[in-house]
Amino acid sequence: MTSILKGLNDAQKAAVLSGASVLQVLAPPGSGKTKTLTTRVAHLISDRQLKPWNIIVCTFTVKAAREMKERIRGFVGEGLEKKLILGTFHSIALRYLKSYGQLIGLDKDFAIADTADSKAILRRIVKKNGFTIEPGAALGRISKQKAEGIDSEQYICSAKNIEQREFSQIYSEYESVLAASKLLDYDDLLLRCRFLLMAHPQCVSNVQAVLIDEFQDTNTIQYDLMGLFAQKMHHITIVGDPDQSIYGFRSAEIKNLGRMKEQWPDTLTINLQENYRSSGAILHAAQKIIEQDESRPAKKLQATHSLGLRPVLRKLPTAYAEAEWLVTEIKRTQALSGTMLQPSDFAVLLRSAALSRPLESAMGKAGIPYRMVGGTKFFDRAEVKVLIDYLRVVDQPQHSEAVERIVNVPSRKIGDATLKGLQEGAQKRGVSLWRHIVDVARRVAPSAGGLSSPAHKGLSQFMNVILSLQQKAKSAEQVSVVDLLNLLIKKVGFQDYLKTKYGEDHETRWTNVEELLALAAEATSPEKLTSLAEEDTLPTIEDVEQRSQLEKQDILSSFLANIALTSSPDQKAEGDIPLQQVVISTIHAAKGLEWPVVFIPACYEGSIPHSRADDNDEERRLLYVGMTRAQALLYLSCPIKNAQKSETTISSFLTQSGVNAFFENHGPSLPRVATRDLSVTLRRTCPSVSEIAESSLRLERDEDDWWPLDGEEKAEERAKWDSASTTMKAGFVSAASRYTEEVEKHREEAQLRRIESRAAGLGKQKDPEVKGRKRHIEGQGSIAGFLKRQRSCEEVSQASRQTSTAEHAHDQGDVQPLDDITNVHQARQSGLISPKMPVAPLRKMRSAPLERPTKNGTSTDDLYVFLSSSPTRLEHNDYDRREIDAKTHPHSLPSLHARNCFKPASTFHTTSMQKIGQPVRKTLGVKRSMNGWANRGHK
DNA sequence: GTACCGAAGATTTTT
DNA sequence: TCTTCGGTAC
Repeated sequence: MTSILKGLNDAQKAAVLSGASVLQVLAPPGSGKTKTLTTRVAHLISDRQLKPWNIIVCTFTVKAAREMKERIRGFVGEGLEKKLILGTFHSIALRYLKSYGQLIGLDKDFAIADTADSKAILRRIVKKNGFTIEPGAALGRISKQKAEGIDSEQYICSAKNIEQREFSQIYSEYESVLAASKLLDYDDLLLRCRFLLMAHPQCVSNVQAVLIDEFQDTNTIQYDLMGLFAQKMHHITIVGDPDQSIYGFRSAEIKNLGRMKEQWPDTLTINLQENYRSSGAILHAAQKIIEQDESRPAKKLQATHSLGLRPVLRKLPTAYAEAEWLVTEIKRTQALSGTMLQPSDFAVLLRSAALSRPLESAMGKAGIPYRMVGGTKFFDRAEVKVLIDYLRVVDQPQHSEAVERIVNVPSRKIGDATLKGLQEGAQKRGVSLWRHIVDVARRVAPSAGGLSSPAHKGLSQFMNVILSLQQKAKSAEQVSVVDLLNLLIKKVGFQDYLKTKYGEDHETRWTNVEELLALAAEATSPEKLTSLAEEDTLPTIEDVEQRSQLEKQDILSSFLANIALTSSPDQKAEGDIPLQQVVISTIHAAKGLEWPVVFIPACYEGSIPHSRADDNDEERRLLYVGMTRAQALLYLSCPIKNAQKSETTISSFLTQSGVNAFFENHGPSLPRVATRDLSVTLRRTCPSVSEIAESSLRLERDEDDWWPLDGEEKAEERAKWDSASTTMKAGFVSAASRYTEEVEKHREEAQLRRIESRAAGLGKQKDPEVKGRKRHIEGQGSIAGFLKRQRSCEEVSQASRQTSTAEHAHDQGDVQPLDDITNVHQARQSGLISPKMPVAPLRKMRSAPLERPTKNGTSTDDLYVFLSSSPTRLEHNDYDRREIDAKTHPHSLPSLHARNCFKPASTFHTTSMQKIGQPVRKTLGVKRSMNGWANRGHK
């Protein structure tokens, strides 16, 4: 009993062990929400003897469901966790409908309409009636009605004005099209399930406990479902956080928390308050943002980590510069942390997926492996979607939307007019589009206005493809989705089609097809099917007839249903090599996750808060959710000009008074003390001085001082872009000219500082927006100083003592003229630097004043290198090298990865993403658009 | 009527 | 970058 409680704090323990029948756990970011919920499940099973198959656990995203399952498996052991009824609301609803749908007259062979289907249906309805509403908007509105439980007939009754009557017509026509195609849309899954459970409570008579994750995201129907699942025992546990409610657009009702208390007055509420994820400084900043919402009840959030480094709010000239800056910051922090940070420790979180473009090209160019989460879904890519649509038609020919999309792909001389004629003909005869096509092709039914002979031929071809696939699907002993796909690809000449349609790009497209094949193979492998059958099967309940699960021909339809409900395939590491990739994700998709370093770019009005959003508070919560994903380092940034080159205004959430005090205006210096602090926050081993030295070797600059702090374009940069000849990263110049530049710079800076320090007086903080030398970063030692100042209340560790030494030395260093710093040996002789101190070991020319020595340095004299002619190249091709090393020394991988990612951009000019990407599954979720940046210069 | 071409416009968030 | 639209050739 005690073993599962290990590592939980008192509040978490109370939540896990609570005997309350209805329990609310309010859990702010990083407070161990999932841990608490999973532990409670384990507790219910092992201590309270509940059977797993009588427990329902609901999540909102597939990812969360997966993670939950993983964690529970760790507790209750392999096998048992599969018996839980665990999944997203939608997938659980689907399970019930598949098993008991017949009780409410639902045919077994329904399929799920995805967004594309719904929009296509609506587009047709709108067009047919000559309405003007946008299909997407209509869908949103319908979804909203459905989420509130208002069906089309109810809506008609309440429709008052013309506009509403118009919409009610669209709504009801939409419903009848769905019915004719035997389709349920996402909302229908929930609605029908609610109907089923209301009418037939015996279906859930076995359920002893219901647990809901992210409860703040439930809509009305989901709330009802929760109650219905638990209608026998009323044993409900929810975890949630009103501050993280970001699905209002999906009709999530924060009010459900209150509603729950009303419905079950003895609801017990437990507040988790301790944050185990983020550093104090990050937490304070996030708190500052969320507190701008005045309607929100004050809430405590206790940091358990030290203060750490202050988050960054950085201004940059353009979205492209922002992307480049972001990449250099990744490289810089990675190097200065001595490879303690791996690519997978970084995440870039976006308000909208479309913002990823500049980032992807910058990362591609810099050779940073990345993975895009969200955005265009794998299954939504044109080439994949076509194949999926074929399968859907094979599985369910009534699916007219799918038929419509593929009937002329590849081109079969069936154009808009022919298609329209066919649709009308089908409607007139009251049969499905597919049925009509078959009859027309066989000349059983007349086609409207006759059919041109090429069109007729094309139609027959199409029919034959589908028919032969159907035949194969039915005849084969064991239906193999892979075989079906292969046959399909062959029959329609899909590879040739891709070649003609996409030209040079066709290889990438084909890789996606191969990916789909691999995916299908995996998803329908015998082992997977067995475990799927096990997981998807609901427990048998006496006296309730259950439809048999997963018959032979159901493999295809369950494969398709899974696709509709997951939208992106499993991301698994291949073998024992973990995915070492920077994650680019939408904030929404990042919910519940955490990373050591988080970037949130494009923090401007119109992006966050989004121009289309109608709830500003939700947008603020979104920013809050994004910020609280960060463990140790958090960067917000804002380009002064967005990707469309129009001026931006920095997000209103970040311009409120007092906010600035929580942010640094440039990336942190990373002296060793800071690195040590990071290692503590991340619970990792602090890298040694020599590790840092080695990893910093190829770093161009070790401070975030390349772009001016006010976001203005650099003068020389502008010039380069104007000439349009440079695609190379600015700053890549010969050692000689670089030297001159640096000398010049240091001279100016040193002089400026002397003047300023005289003018400003001792110790007084200077105005950061100094005119003139924009590039100069104010207060290089400020992080260290900040640490010292803020941590005084905390235990004074060795680290903070060092901080003060470092800071002290730094203050002196700031006014050192260049000559004193460049010639180390001289400085050393003069007694300024002790011979044992690791002054900038192994670094090239520095752009910033030298790091001051620390007392316990251990490096030797040979480590000093001040100017190297050019970035050192590795002897072998990196790719090969990595392959070899990965095989022979799997454990040395981290540093190798890091090294690979730290090569200067120049050596990557001829390297493509394929080479640096992951060994297998190269394309999954990774857009490989490498030319975005290159195109820029030619404009 | 269909295919193809170039130009112009649009791009929230998820199941 | 991807999609849609309008015009033109077959």
